[in-house]
Amino acid sequence: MILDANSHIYRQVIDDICKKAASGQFTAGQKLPSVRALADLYQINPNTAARIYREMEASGLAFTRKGLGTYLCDDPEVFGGLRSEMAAGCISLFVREMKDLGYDKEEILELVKSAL
Amino acid sequence: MILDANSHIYRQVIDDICKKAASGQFTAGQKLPSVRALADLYQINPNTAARIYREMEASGLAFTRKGLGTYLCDDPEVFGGLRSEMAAGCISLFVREMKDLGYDKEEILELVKSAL
Amino acid sequence: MILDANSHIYRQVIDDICKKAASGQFTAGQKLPSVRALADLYQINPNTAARIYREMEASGLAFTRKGLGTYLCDDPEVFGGLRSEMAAGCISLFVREMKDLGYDKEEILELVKSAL
Amino acid sequence: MILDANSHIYRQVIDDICKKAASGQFTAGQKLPSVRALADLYQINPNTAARIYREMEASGLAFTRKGLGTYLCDDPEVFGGLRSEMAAGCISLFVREMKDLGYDKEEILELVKSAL
DNA sequence: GTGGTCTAGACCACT
DNA sequence: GTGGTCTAGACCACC
Repeated sequence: MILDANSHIYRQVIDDICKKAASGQFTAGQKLPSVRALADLYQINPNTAARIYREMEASGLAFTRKGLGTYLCDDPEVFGGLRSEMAAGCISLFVREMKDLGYDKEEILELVKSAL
Repeated sequence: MILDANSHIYRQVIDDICKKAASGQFTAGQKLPSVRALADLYQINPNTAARIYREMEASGLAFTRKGLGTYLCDDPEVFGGLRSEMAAGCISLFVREMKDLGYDKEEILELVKSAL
Repeated sequence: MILDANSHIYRQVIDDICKKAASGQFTAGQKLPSVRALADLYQINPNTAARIYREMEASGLAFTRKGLGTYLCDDPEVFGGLRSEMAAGCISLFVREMKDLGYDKEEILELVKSAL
Repeated sequence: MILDANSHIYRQVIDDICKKAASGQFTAGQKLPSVRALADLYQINPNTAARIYREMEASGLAFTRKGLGTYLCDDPEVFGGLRSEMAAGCISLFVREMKDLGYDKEEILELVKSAL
């Protein structure tokens, strides 16, 4: 089992925003929700929301225009490989968990089929 | 999106122990590892390991025999439906995430197949 | 006149720590005050103190050992040119301000002499 | 070290205006730039410029004639000792900082000379 | 004891 | 309206 010490709120929200960018719900350069709207959207503290944008800016995922708002990075490259990368992580986690619970390949496939 | 406020280390370990009980690796009433062994097993701090048993005891999942150790709850009922329940949660989370990333049913099945 | 939008508390304290490192009061790799001690020392909020170390770590000036404390960067290079650099900034700011107040070279020199 | 909690933009501009009054660039009772001109002069937001005059009026440094503009306080006393006072502050700050950086009297004098 | 995160709410500067 | 900083105090994990 892998303990995830990085599963803090601000990390989870950043991941979610990345997911939205990867899936095309957000497009490169687009305006993100305001700090206060983000806080409302995820039911978190405005301060935590501000930190999310600060970290995204620090890591080049977003940029900020004072008084205007925070925007997703302009460069489409940045979000390019993100989708398949996130999917791969999703799948490997899922398969590992199911095997830990004692399900074999056929059962897993069957259960996924019936869930779709 | 659902923020996982329960993603602390000690919660993750409790979940993992439940998973082991659900999958039959642990059986009702069996002795659990000592606090030290648990700390060693998950590479966590002994303080945190101690807290894990404290919480499990408080929520009725385990009980302690002074000087002997901590044991999983005797009642098989408690861990009865756990396996399929956890699997269902696993699957629905996985499917939701993949759909959020924009994959359709065929793609998901294909990707799971190739991952197995 | 130059407006300094960066003169926030956390910036001022970082500068002060750099000054201490530059002047040899702090040496490369040494332990810094704990977050709480720093808060006490500068009469600031522990949260702000934590941010100071977070920023210093992000910019490579310090590193952190969980449960042990925060330490100045090991590399003496980092604090090498800092002293003369900070002195130059100090002097040019001082001279500019004095000239703005209408003092000429001789007066400035005389005033500095009598202040020493 | 003394943290400068007064380092907001509007405080910095007020200080600069005082410096101009102290150095004789502004004289007691003279008309100050309009809010718009002030914003333009310091490259700040008009809201911030308006606040500057509001604060100066509140602290007796200036007064406003409706429809005419804002004027420096009439009383020459107010700006009397300001020049030498500000110079003294400037110098003592500079000397302290240089000494903190580990420079001795001769070095400081030498550096000031070469900067002039 | 150590640092890190989160919440709550206030003030500042900019559009 | 926008983001940014600061204060206050709580909880978590690690040594």
